[in-house]
Amino acid sequence: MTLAELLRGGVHEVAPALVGWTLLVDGVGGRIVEVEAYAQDDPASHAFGGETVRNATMFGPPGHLYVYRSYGLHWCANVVCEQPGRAAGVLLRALEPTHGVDRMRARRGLTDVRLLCAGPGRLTQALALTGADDGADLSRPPFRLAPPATPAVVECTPRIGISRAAERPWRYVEAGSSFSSRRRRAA
DNA sequence: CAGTGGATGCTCT
DNA sequence: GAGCATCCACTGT
Repeated sequence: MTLAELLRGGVHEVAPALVGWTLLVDGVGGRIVEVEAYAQDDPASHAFGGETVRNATMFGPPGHLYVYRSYGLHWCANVVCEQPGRAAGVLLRALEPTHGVDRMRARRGLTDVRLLCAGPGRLTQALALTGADDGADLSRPPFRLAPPATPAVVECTPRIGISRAAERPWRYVEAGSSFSSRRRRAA
């Protein structure tokens, strides 16, 4: 499957299908193990109230990066999706580090690989993504999005850290991954 | 391990 | 002026 083929679907198809893909920025990154879908007519989405200066990228072409500042300190990155007539996106929440691990360690000031990209703010710090990357085209360098050899096994859970529409099960996690933002609960 | 609170800046009402 | 699509350090078990 190519990136263009992936992006042909709506956000609820793209989000689970994106799990298992490898995301690299300047040769640094890893396997996507956790994402969340933010849909049209979704009270939790930045695009819910219509287009503004901040969310303009979500109303642009699919396959671009929507980056915004979170809680004044962190950056969060989304893949813009095509929803019929409306803006939608997939929040990148966690990667399993595979490429440039030492560069990510240096950027994060950490040695534990499981914590390098385990959360949306951590992921952007490890990949050095900032507001300067808002609107960037993911199909062009320095970005690279490559599909997995075989599709990932994906679990579906409620989204994290939101107060509106929190019950919608639009968080997609690779089953059994130890690199997601929340450790698997003890059995 | 679980729970709490502070840092910090920008957007929208 | 409120409210965040968060993270980390710190507390008490």
